[in-house]
Amino acid sequence: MVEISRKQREIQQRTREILRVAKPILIAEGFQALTMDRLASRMEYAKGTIYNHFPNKEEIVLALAIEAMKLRHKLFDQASTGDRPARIRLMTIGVACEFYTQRCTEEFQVEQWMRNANIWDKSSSERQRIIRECEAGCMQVVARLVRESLAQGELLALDHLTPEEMVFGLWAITFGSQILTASSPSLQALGVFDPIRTIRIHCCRLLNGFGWQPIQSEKEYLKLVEEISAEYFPQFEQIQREHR
Amino acid sequence: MVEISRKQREIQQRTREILRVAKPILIAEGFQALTMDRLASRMEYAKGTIYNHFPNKEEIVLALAIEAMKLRHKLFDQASTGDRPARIRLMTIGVACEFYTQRCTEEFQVEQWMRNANIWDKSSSERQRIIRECEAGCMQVVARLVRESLAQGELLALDHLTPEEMVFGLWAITFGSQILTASSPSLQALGVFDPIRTIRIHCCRLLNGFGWQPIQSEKEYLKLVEEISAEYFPQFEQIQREHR
DNA sequence: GAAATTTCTGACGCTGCGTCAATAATTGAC
DNA sequence: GTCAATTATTGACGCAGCGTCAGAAATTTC
Repeated sequence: MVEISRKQREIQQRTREILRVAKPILIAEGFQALTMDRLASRMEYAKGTIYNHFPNKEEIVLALAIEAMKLRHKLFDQASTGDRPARIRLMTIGVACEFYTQRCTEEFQVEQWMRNANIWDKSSSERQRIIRECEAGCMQVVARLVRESLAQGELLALDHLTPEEMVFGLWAITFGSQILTASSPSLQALGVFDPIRTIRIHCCRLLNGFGWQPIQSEKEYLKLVEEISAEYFPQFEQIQREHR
Repeated sequence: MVEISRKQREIQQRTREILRVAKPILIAEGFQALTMDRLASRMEYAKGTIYNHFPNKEEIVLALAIEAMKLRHKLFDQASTGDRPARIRLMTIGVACEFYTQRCTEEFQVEQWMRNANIWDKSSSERQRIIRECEAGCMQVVARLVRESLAQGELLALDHLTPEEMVFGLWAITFGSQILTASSPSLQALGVFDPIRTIRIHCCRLLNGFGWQPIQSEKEYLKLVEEISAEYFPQFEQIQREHR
């Protein structure tokens, strides 16, 4: 049925349109500024129409978050390919993370809102499931590198951890530092002057603590991160552009 | 003026009473269930009276968070004293963190609510300041151990990090893992079976990565954590009791 | 014991969510 | 091309909850 699919395309189109309008409001003014009335009047549609697309405000945030996490996933995928040693590709994922946080600030912010208990709890389990899937997808990209590294002997057997638990530590430290950086306006005042470089160093030391080859020196590590950063930046930007 | 101070004591008393009533609502049913009307009717006071104590709902959460963070600070203080090597005392703070997350679940939850941007932004800068102070206090307890360790030679000079930046990594990894554990209902499904033990191991490896003496083996580390746990548990419980 | 002051009260105005009966647009059978 | 049936859109409405403030009640002061 050509007609039905045209209609459906129109509807999908409008769903995207709603998200396009909602996003800057959420980013610039926060969740409480994102009211259905406001959204409706900006869209030149009635409120009821918006409710045909999303059962509530919260669901709009989750829909935005799904988009955001898909972008994250793509960046991770891009970063994890290639034929360099796994540890180098792992570092590239770290760089992708930094890129995401710093250059895809809107998506990063949306992810923060998504983790808000008020918002999460009011959303449909369907969208929650999709988000968890994205999360698992990102996890798997990294866990695959760990498995590969174990197989290659770059990393010694983790007697006490699953590969996913190995990843969990890295996830926790990057995620934790990003939240703290975002929510603590005065890290400077606490004596933390360069959180990004700090976390780079900690990741290096952590991986060294696991005896992960082939990097030993912190200096070498930091230099490599810079090189990877420069090399991948255009690719990441390309992915970001395509994502629109 | 005895009279004035009696009056003032009564008012302070009621402020505490409001917090006492508000806390279980927030914990059990979340922020949106914490309505001023409900609070007022449970207290058998009118809404206006509550507004004499707190300018808005959000401020109540921050007041609860201040209490929570004071408890955290006390636990950290307790953990950091004694004459064992700094790394052991650092591990004890780690144990205190675990205790806080697991045994002071209400306080831990309140801290989560406090980090909610909606809530934080609507609160007075005065209470925000106090919270940042508590945060800084906790940071300092740990940073002091780092400084001490450097002085003792247990830890080699950190050419590229301030002591606070050294702490930031530990903070990020424990904080990050706690948030992920709390907000990801399906860590299990992701392949993370024992997040607590996982993070213990990561902390050990991280500190080893920094060459922090005197622990080398992971097994020894995990055993020590268990011992410290058992030893400090009663003290922590005592502090928790006194905190009411 | 009465005036002055402080404290308490809850009805009120307002905002914003989500609904649904009424209205408009689209479709497809003839 | 027409019209009944179906589908989509609309915005007024009911409701909940925030924060206010004019007046009532209690307390203090003289």
